[in-house]
Amino acid sequence: MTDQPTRPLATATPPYLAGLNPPQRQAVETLDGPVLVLSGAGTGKTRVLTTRLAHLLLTRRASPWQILAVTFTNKAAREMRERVSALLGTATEGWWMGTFHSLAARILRENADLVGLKSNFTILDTDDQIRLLKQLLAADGIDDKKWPARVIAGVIDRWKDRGLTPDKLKPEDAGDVAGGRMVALYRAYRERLIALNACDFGDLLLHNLTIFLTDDEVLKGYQRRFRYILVDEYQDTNVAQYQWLRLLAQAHRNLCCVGDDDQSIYGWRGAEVGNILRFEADFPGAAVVRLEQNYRSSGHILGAAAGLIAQNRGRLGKTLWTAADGGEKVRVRALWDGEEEARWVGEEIEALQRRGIGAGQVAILVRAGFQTREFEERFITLGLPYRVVGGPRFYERQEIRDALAYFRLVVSPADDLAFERIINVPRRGVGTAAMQQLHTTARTLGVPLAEATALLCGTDELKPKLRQTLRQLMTDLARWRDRMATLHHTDLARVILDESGYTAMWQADRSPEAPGRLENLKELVAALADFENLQGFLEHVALVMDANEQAPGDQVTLMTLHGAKGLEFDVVFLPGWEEGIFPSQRTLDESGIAGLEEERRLAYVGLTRARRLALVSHAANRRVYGTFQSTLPSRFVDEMPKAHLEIVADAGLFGGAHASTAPGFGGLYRAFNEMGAAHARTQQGRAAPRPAEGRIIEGRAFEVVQRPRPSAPFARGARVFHQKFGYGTVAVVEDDKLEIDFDVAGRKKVIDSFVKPAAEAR
DNA sequence: AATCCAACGATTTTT
DNA sequence: TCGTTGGATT
Repeated sequence: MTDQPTRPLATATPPYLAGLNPPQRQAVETLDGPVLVLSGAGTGKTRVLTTRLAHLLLTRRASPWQILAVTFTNKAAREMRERVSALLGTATEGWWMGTFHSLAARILRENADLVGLKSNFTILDTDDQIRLLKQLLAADGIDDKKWPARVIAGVIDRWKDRGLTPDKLKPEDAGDVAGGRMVALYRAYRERLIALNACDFGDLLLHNLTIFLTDDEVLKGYQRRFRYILVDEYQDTNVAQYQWLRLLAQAHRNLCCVGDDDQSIYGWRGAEVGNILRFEADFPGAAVVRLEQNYRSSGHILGAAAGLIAQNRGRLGKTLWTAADGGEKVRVRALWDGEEEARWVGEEIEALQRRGIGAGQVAILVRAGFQTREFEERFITLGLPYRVVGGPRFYERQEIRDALAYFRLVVSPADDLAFERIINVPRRGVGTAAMQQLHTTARTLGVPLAEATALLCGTDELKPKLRQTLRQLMTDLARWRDRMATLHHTDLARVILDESGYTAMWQADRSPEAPGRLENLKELVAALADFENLQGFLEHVALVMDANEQAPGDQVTLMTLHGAKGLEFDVVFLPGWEEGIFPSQRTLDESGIAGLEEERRLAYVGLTRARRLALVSHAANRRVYGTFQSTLPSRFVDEMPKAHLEIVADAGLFGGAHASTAPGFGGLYRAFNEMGAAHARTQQGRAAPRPAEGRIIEGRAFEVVQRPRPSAPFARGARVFHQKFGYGTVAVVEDDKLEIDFDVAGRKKVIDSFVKPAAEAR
């Protein structure tokens, strides 16, 4: 930083640069040659990105259409668009700004013929992909029990992530997957996609690479066009994306990549941290700018996060700092079980509200989706408003995909996948047998399914009733197609959904979700208005249709750690920090050290989402798939420097005296771990003992000093439930030991902690 | 073709 | 534990 020449002040600093700190400014103003901007969490990355784009334009280095700005998500692309146009005061028309996939699709539409596609190719989503693979597996006689289509799809996706086309693979590259026929299957799958004039997501990039590598003129054209390239979240790029960028940038090398190796959390879906780690080697002479001043979190939060991430090897290394003061320490709380954890989180949120921190400022970030449930249940009881972010996206919903299939079939009669999807929705009496017949005919004649169906309707090969309904559908399709020319496409969409009987199907449906589905269909039709025609809509829908995110009102946000990347909240709860859950055992098993480091980065992402307060918690007993297991605190708890932590041990597992007199909390945690391990061995698969008043569990460290239950839990005659023995009636009470007459199992002696009051058991 | 039960198996997610 | 899925049954 010191060797940076003082800038001559010949011209006044433009106002849009004035508010930047020196490294930010360097990241904005280093326009030529490769630049890597290492932007730590909360260091103003988006601001740098957008200012850089504006700067390129305002210094007349490039016109909008000469700049390629790439993001991963539509949300990020939209945000970039909005902020650039706000900065410039003009709409961002003509900009090549979008996701890898949407930009690649755009390029592919311009050159589709070079890879055997037509420019109106359809983009298949995961659902279509799986269904197609199922067909291929069946045709190949591969047992889809042993090799489920989604596993096969996963293998193909990972190959595509790495830029591997079938010709780059040897048959043995897949080991015994699909009985050694995996590569052949991959080849067949790609051929089938071409025949269907379709692409899956991975193909968009892969076809681009093929075009760039086989047609030098086309590549040179794009290289000339995109004089400046900007990439967001570079740590998330996969090999194919890296190759794509490198090919586009290799002539002028004006490539600016922004990212944070410490926030790389998508390795499992093909992202290569190596891309960002290798940047300087890949692009010799690259300028590397570190954004290290954090504007988001208080000192203790940053200190805890920094100490944690410092445990990782193989990082480029950044030292986040803040001008803000320490603020509140990261609170670490041990709890008995998940239920108590949820109760505690609820209480804390209510306490925060009394301090004036609204629910909308609070997030609970979990490792996996299922962990939200306990919190939801608790919040419902409390009447605490919350929202769960994640879950099925708008365009993934059944009714939306059905409707889209109708539109697709109207626009492209040869779309077999769309045909198969809607041929019997609503029910038209087309079962497996009829479908078989249609397939056979289509294959023999070498025509699409819709055409084969129309032909069959003209013969007497179909049962009269079936022929009638199919003929009806075929004439309907033809009529809708005709009306494309005259009718406005939103009206046409409505007509299609009504006349096909699709709307009626949901109107007749009595299930509780039916009204919502009709509502979604309305929304879909409304969304059509933003496009010129049905075709234009379909071309974009697969790539850019977002979930209809409800405005985050004054609700607690529940989401996964992955989902939280890029967001921030005043207060962040990080529950479930237990070995096996976080870090996830499965990741550890599958990916070893690399997996552990990615989990650690995930913890880092979680902590750095918090502006004012982060609260980490772990439970000693966790219900996993129905059975309670004793759990150990996550190693990540130990890895946070104690100076930044406040161990809250007043209630629950640790007597206050222990926590305060213990030489160091790490020591206590280790002791806890060892005892917990012993505990785990004895508790496997049994019901969790509930903490009862003053009871001692496995040694003094676990003395329970608080949370006495309001009244003695079990009296003679009480109805209780036992995990193993079922329902029963308490016959004898002696301290913590009970004798219970079980309805089925007879009289047994049990420890009171193994039974629940019957009412609570449901 | 619809419905019912047993078996299964269960991260993280975008496009 | 619980939701999904596929086979079997009607």
